[in-house]
Amino acid sequence: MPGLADDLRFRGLVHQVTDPSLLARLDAEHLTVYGGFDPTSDSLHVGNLLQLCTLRRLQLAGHRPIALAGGGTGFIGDPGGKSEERTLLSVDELAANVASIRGQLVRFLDFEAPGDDRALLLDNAAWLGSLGLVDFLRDVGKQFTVGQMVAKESVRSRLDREGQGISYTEFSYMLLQAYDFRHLYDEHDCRLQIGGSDQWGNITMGVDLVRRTRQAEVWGLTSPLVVKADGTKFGKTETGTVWLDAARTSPYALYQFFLRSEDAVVGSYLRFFTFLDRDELLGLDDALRTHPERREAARALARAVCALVHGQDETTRVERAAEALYSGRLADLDERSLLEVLAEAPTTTLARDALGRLPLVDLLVTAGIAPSRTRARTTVEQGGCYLNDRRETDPDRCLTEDDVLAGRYVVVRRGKREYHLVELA
RNA sequence: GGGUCGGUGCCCGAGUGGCCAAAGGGAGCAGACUGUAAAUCUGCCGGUUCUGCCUACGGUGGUUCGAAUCCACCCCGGCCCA
Repeated sequence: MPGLADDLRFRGLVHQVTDPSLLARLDAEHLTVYGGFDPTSDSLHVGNLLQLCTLRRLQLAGHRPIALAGGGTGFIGDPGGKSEERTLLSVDELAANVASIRGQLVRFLDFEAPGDDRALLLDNAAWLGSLGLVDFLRDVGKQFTVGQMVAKESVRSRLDREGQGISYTEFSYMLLQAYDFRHLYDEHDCRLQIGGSDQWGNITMGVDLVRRTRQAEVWGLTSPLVVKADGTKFGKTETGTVWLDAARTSPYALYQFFLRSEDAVVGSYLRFFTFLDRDELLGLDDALRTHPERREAARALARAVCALVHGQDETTRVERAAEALYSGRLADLDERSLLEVLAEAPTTTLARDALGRLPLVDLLVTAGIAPSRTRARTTVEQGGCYLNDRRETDPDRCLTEDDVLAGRYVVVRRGKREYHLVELA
């Protein structure tokens, strides 16, 4: 445990704490800590990464982490961060999501550890589901005034926004989260809740509730919001959310996502999402400063995160593929290497008689590379379409025998890095 | 329940009878420059069998030669009142 506080501070993971004594305490005594996850999907995404890593850090330092799936609160929806009222999910959907997320958490937390640092996975549906409204209002609702609830940033932002409102349901969310904290305190002696800075308001509600109704001191710790260099939300790309589920976001795509991080944020991402030690981090800072074009820091980041999420073997594979794509002549690769390199790329199978009669525009559409023929056409005309790494600017040109690699493959690329493999049956 | 303001393309937001597939901004896509970075610049940015046609301005119906724009009803939201 000693050194944990320093490490958290060095990494810039401490945004706010409910009490300054907490950090010293983290170094001195064993605590049970919880962080919540919204099961609004069946997979976690890179937006959950910081929370996951922080819990892992705490566990590695000897504390017991509790990953709390919000099967019950997910039923309600957290007003924070959301610009509008959330669509409610069904019980079945939520339960299925929680089950699926379970499988991802084991990569970060050790649920088998023998000691008091063994991680727990709980679902608040277990206790919120059977919570009676009247009891809840008497017991919890009574502890808070509407004034302080309305004053919370998460509520304020929704109220201030013209054309938006907040339903009573979402307004109640913070009380449920407070209840969670107290429940975990009662049942598991959980005394710390961590979360993103947007969770501050919810966390302090829990701290207050435990203090008032249990006369006990518990704490909250928030991490800074992870943002991109331009200050916008981290974790979304043009294509959408970057998932931790390999079926949704390929390991290759995940690796590339981190590899392409802006210089301005690599340093902090390395601190947030990797378990490299202080010297390694400072070394990478230095590498970035003196030889940015080598992109050592970004590579280390991509490698570390990919390995954490998908394992070392996948990472090695993915790195080899990236190397081949960005350095080599595709046409020189033999079939095996070609497939290896493009294993992560979307693949489309085409009938062989397409040769000579399938115009580029249609190829792009059938392969799902372009959303419509119009878009396909402009992409090609603007010089954004490549066949086997050679630019093609005639949208009506047809595939020919000469375009075929290794007897049956055509590599179609859109833009700088959007690869697709077309296979002739 | 009453009053009032509003619901426009991925988002924000102009438009208030024809010149509107709809200004402007953002996002996105492509290109140039680079380091698979950032910034900057350029082009594109509903669909299509493309000087046309189809779909689109909350929904339905109506007025009109013609509607995102006018009318009626309905649905949804904000604010104020009860």
